[in-house]
Amino acid sequence: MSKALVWLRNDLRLSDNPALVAAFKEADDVTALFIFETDEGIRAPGGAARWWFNRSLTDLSERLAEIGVHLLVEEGKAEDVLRRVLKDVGATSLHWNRRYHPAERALDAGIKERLGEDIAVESHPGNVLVEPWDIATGTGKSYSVYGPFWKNLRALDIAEPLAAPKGKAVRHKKVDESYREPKWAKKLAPYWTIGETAAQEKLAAFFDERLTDYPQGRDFPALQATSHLSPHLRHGEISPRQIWHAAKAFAHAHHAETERINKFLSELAWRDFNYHQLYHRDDIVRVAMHTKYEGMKWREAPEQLEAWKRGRTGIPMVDAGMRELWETGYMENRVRMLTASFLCKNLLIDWRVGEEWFWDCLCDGDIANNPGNWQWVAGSGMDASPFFRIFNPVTQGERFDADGDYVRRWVPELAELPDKHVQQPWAAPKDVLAKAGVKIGETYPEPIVDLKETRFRALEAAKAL
DNA sequence: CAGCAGTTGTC
DNA sequence: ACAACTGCT
Repeated sequence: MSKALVWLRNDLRLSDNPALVAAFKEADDVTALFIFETDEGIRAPGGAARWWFNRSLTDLSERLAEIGVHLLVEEGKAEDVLRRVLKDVGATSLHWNRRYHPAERALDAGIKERLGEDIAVESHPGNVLVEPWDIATGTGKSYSVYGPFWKNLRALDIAEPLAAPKGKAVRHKKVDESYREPKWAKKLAPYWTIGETAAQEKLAAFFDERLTDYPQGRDFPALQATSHLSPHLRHGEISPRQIWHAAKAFAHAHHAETERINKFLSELAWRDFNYHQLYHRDDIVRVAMHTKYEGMKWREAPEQLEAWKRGRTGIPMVDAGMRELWETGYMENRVRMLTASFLCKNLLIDWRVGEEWFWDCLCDGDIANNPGNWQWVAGSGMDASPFFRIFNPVTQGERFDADGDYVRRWVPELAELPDKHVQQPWAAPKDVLAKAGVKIGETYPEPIVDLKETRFRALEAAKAL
């Protein structure tokens, strides 16, 4: 009886899981393994993601048992754990779906080479729409501009998702949840339903209920018009190909929605674009893609950084976003841009510092998207926003949260202020503040920086590059 | 080689 | 205007 092992990483699903399908094709007995990796250079998931992993693995182990697969959860150096489990299980083949960070690729390649001397080791494509080396410019180079990348990608035949394998149920063994998750992450629970089934339901609900508002609504954080699929994607509870083909099918059935679907898919393609950069550039988590940004004179400002993290900057939109992040493990794109811009430009703090905070707090903290988007905001990314494009969080608030619903939801101490003043309470007349029960500097902080001055300072710093 | 386009802004 | 780029076909 042949036995196969599937090493799961960011692909916690039964359907459209090429590694799982390959293992079923080749063996009568399949075991799955998740490793909380301690290898040097492998970026450990952030706190919120660890919390998510724990719950997702619990769900996954029950579902895998239904098709005859035991899920083991271990902690340690990947190769050590794999060798031990392969021996315990008696597996003669090993399968995984590829990952793309330089350190991950190096580790996986080494394991493949060494274990491959004794058993069959096979890697599969399953976590991006197109493998990063399968899409290139006319001259065979990797893309650094999103537009042409998208133009090329959208015309490709994206592989159809695979069905979940079928098997005879085995008794479910409870997952070992011994690996760490931070205490604070418990508070995320009310906001999320975790697992493959929930992800599929959320996708369907997005098309049915939110798509109409999506292209414009995605900029208005109070509307919650986005799909909120990102944490599911990050853990692979749903695959990008599944999203792609479900969206195509929906557009086929509802022709009037084609344009909105295409907008949605172009956002999904940004994920592939970021993976394209992750694969082709130096470590985008640590290294500015436009290397001149390595010369930027970033400030050290621990108190201001702390105020940013805690949502105590005195700028309502920034504080609302940072508090939503801390409370729910999520922010919508517009708010991510404006809070990130505030850190990199108004506070002139290194994007890596902000990236790390998001990495820890976001349920969707993704190895390509998070650094890719931070670099985009900072100006150092491929196809990034020019550095002089500096968000004004007050203007952004007035444009995208005009009636202050979003600010009121997350900064309740400003809830009683009239719409007109909720985005810049420090400028409100005294009697208005008194009536709303707001005391600047007491019930709500004074702005920690002057937006105009710090905008100018950022422009000067960029000119010096 | 020429032409064209380029996510998200602000004053 | 910022600042006239560059990437891509």
